[in-house]
Parts: sequence; C-alpha cells; structure tokens
Amino acid sequence: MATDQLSRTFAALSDPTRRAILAMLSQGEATVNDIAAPFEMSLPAISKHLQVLERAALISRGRDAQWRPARLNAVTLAPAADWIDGYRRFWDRSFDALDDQLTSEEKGTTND
Amino acid sequence: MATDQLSRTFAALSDPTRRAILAMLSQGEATVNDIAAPFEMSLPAISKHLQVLERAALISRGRDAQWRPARLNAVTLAPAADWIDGYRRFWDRSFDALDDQLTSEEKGTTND
DNA sequence: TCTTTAATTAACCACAAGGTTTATTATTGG
DNA sequence: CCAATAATAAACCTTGTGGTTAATTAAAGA
Repeated sequence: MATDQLSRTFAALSDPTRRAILAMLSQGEATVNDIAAPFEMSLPAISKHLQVLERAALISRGRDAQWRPARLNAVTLAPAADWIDGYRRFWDRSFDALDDQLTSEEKGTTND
Repeated sequence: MATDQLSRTFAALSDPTRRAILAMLSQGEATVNDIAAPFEMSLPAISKHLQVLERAALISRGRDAQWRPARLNAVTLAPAADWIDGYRRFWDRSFDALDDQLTSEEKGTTND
C-alpha cells in the first residue's frame, strides 16, 4: 500500500468490517470486545482491523485498566471528502444549475 | 479485497497513481499511452491500474482502432461521497451552527 | 503481406492483507 | 500470589497488489 495519508485513509475504508467498526464508534467509545461482538470473526482479526484504523488515524485509542477503548477520529475523513468533492461536478446534477448559469453569463459577455 | 461496490471504490482510490489517472481523465478521454506518459512506470503497470479502475466502474473504456480510450465514470464516486458525508457532523464545524440551533430550540421548547 | 503502433497477456517476484489458532502480556481483584 | 479477563503478538496460510520483462494480439497502413 502507498504510504501517503490519503491512500491510507482510502485503504482503511476499503473493508466493510472496518467501515462497520467506524459506524459503531460513531455511537461512542468501545472496547475491543464490544467491537468484536457483532462480527463472526476472531478477536485477533478485529484487533488487526483496529490497528489498520489506528495507523490511518481514523481512530485513536486510550487505556483504562486492561481495556483499550477506541474512539472515532473523524477529522481524518475530511481530506478524503475534499478529494472526492473535487469530482462532484462530474456527476452531481445540483452542479448543472451552476454550469448553466456560467454558460449563460459567458454567452452574454464574451460572445465572439 | 472485499467484493462489494463501496469497498472496490475505496480500494481503487487507495493508490496515488490511480488517483492521478482519474485526475487526468477529468480533463477528457485519453489512451493508455497518453495516460502512461507522465509516470515512470511500464505500460503494463498502467494497464493493470486501468483494469482496477474499470472493475471498480470508475472508468469505462471504448475502442477506436487499436486505441482503447478511457473516460471517467465519476458517478461511481457518489456512494463513497455519501458514505463519508454521514460522518461529516463529527468533524465539520459548519455543522456546529446547526447543532447549536437544534440545542437552543430544544432548550426553549422542552425544558423539563 | 509485412511493418509499425497500441495495448494486453503471461510468467514471475516481493510483499501486504485478512484470516486462523496458539501463546503471551497486562491488569484487576479475590 | 494466583486466577480471571482483555487484548496483542507470533506463526502460519491463502490470496491480492503492484511492479517487472518478454511474448502476444489487434488494427492500420505502406
């Protein structure tokens, strides 16, 4: 995998288990056992997914006795959202109004 | 890699070469040689990246004699953008105004 | 038909991803 | 100290990724 932040972010999001974990954490902090409960998967597998998310800075982890609560660090998603938004005009019809407006203005002022 | 569409989309975006290819294609169609030119990478390597992008439905490809022009299929990005937007309130300060407003209304109307 | 150009396929390599089971570490609490 | 709980580490397996070079297919055109 590439080592830049955006690549790590997208790579971390490319697994449905990890996206589900982020969804859980949007409800609040959770321990590894909490997180693992809904999945038909071993605890070490979940632990590895959490490591991927942590290396991507999508979560951070604390320490409370033998528990390592994980919490969402959603700000890491901002650059990914911004990157995709750079392409929004290529698909989102709500940009057509703006495009039409710009086209009309151009026709009116620079019609040569 | 997981086989669902969202996972394929994020996985395809997790490589900087592929993101650069999408950026090129946002300027218009291009052939494999066109696309490969700026990269210090063999033609087969670029061909493989294009295959990943095509399997993810981020590009589509035509045929013009021995050329296979690729073009951007940005609508595939919409579900990825929507997914990330579901987390925007966890980082975007522009949502704070909305949050504050909702909190104030709640205080004013259901203060028990 | 033969050559040239465009692109993919084949075969290979190194390494990372995602999973397993077993073993260890860390910490609490009787 | 010892047992129980929480979590990670180690070792292993299979498959995919990202790259290479060499060979092959596809089409155009002299």
